[in-house]
Amino acid sequence: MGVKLTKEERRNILAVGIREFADSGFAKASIRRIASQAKISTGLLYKYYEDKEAFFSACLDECLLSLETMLATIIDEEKPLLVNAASLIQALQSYSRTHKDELRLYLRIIADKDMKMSAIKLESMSANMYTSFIKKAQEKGLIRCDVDPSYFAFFFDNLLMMLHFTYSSPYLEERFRLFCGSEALKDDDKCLKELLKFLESAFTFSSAEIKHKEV
Amino acid sequence: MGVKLTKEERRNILAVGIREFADSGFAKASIRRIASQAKISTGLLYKYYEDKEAFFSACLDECLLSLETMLATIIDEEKPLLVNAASLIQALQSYSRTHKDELRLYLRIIADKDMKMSAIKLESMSANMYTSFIKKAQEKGLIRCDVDPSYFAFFFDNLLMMLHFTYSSPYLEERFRLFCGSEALKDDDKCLKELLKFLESAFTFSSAEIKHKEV
Amino acid sequence: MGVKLTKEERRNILAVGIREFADSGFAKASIRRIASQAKISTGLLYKYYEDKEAFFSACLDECLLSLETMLATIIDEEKPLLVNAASLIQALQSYSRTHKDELRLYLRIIADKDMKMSAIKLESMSANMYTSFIKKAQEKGLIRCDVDPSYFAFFFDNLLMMLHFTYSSPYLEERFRLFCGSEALKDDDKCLKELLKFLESAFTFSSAEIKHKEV
Amino acid sequence: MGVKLTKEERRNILAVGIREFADSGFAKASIRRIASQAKISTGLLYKYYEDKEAFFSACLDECLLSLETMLATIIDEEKPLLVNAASLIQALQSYSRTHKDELRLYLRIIADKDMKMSAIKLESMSANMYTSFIKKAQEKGLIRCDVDPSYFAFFFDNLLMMLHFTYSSPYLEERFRLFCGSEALKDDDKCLKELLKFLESAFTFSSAEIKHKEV
DNA sequence: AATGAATGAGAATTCATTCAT
DNA sequence: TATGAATGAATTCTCATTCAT
Repeated sequence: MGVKLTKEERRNILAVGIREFADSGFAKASIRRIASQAKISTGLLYKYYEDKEAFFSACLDECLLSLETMLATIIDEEKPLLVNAASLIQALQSYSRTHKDELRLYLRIIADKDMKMSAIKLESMSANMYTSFIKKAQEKGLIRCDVDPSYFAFFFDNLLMMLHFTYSSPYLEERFRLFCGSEALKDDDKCLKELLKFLESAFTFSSAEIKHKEV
Repeated sequence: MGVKLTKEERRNILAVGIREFADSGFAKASIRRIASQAKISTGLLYKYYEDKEAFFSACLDECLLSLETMLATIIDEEKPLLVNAASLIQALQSYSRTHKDELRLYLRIIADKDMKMSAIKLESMSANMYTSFIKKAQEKGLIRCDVDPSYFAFFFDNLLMMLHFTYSSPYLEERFRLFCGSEALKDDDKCLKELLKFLESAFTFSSAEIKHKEV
Repeated sequence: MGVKLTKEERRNILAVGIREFADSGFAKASIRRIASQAKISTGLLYKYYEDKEAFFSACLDECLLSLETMLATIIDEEKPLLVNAASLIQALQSYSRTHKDELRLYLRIIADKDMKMSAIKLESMSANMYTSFIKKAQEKGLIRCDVDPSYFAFFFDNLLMMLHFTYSSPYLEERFRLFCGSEALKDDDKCLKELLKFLESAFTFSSAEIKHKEV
Repeated sequence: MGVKLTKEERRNILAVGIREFADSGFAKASIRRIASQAKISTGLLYKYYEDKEAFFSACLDECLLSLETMLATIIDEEKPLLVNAASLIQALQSYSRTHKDELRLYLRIIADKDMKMSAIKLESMSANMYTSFIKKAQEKGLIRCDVDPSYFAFFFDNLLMMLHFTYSSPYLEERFRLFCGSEALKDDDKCLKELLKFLESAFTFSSAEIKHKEV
């Protein structure tokens, strides 16, 4: 007693909070339950965080920091888009297994009417990075030139995001099984390969070459 | 449950419920507020629905029915995939404008730990339809053969789903603007065209043709 | 169950509230304790009163109404000031015995930084009445003319008010005993007579008659 | 209790306490806030004062000491009652301006159910002094003889006390304005003169002289 | 069948008080 | 001696749910 919380303890409190918020949503999450699960008193939690809202924000920031850190180590601007995509997908698959709570929390923000702007920082990073990647590839003649790089970056990110969610939401897991078979969730490699194929052709085909085909 | 109430009255109650649940989330939504807005007594609402959960389910079913009805009128199995995709995207764009509440409600169940089985029916329908489409196209030699049709159906549906969500979540709206510019939400046509290009090449390219290219 | 509170029940709740607020002050008074003492649920109390503040206001209004009603029946504008004073003092003495809580509550408002303006209505009534009484008596030559009627009305009311408080505050009761003997509180008649003497000479002496006396 | 703290520090802590208690009342006053404003730790405050109640008592004693000291310097037993009254009223008026907090605190104990015995000492002093004054004046034939000196001392003190409170309670300030005009609080001299007139005649008239008059 | 008054458990939040350092 | 982190009971207030009418 009488010593400030260690970083370890603080982390633990946030982890418990993330789980509770992901499980129950902001409104139903109970600060008392969080405190008791983190083995501290409610009063102490209020020493460190002004109110429920502030604590929620802190949980959110923790999630985003964790995700951001992970992404930052993956991307290598020197390598081609699809190589980065492959790394991203793999990282994402393993990250999803261990950070389900964080990802479900992320999903909740999206469903909220009043968006938490703090979360948007992350997207901004991805948006710029992907778009500039695609532009460079277009300049080198590596991918089709008749597309708007920002839209393709957007679609690319959408696919990654859905993958993310798929690995974290029970509902989307079930949906994945419905589409790709009951073992789909266990075969990360298959998913990786098929998604790479999808992206590869999406990026490289020139619309001129297919204009007379019926698809 | 479900006795003696005209269809009109029932619809009205559900519409009020959908609005409240989408606005406030399950936990914060108030049954008393819903009853009073629907101009019935809380007691009566409990005569028709076991509890809050059951009423929420009924609201959800109403949403899904509405979405399903819309989709069913769009898809024409005789027409090629991309033509259907174009119709779907357009329908989705206009539906999103008028049914934001319903779509946000849909988003919420995805974030939930306990999946609502009723919602999964919808996905099943799409999964089978898209997969069979792609298979047929492969048989006709219209699209690349080295891909698993169910995965491609899955990625295709993922892209549509994200579009759906983008038009209904303030957070994702902002993200869309971040990627594609502040006017992106107003230019449905641009989005339609770019997404079609993305899909078109994703489906038609043969990996054999690119195996020596660096992307 | 299911029928609105009767007036009787409502009165009882307010009486319990008045007691609690008088005993503990606004901040320490407990709504839960009030509800339980009034044998209703806390929720029900909140059905009838928006919040603690609103309930406190209602209690206050009840007190003032009660006091006002009492005063209104006492005062007879046709009779001379001291006759009315005698009646007021007697009424006040007996009222104090049965309404200690209300009077203590009244004392609390006075101690508060943020005055409750609703209480001031009562004073306004007294102020005008007493002042006009004194003016009329001056015109008839019954009382000294070199005084400001509103100040004398004020001092008159101050004396009555202190009497009021003396009968309701344990502290002031003790102080009364200290001044006038341990039996003072039991001899209402003695107090009445002495106060009337005090008032009588206060009002009737002409300063001209004493200007050369040393008092 | 009460060890090792310079008088200066002690005074400061009590002054902070008096302000907080007068502002917020006993229940709402926060010991932590007091400690932090006095720039000591809460733990230390508890070293010197058993609990909140004990600290409140100490604040109260400080107030009373201050009031007592002031009164002691004013009263001169050699001078006549009304001269002392005049001095008292003036001292009180100026004291009220600079010690509002202390006076409001004093008002609070009066409203309390459980009388603080320490406060009663002060009254005892006044009671004896005023009563003996009046007795002496009666013996000298200076004031009417048909009155009980202790009751008249009591009424006299009541008037001073109400003046006291009037200058310290926002509620009573407003009441004063209601009776005597919006500028009443700014004209201390007028109030002094009118109150002296009131007291003067109250004390000097002989009831024998008015027995046939209608007042 | 329909009402809405009534319940009471549970929420967030605040502090007086303790006690390891 | 002095600190202030930690406690946890108590507060106000909100609803889902029940049930007498």
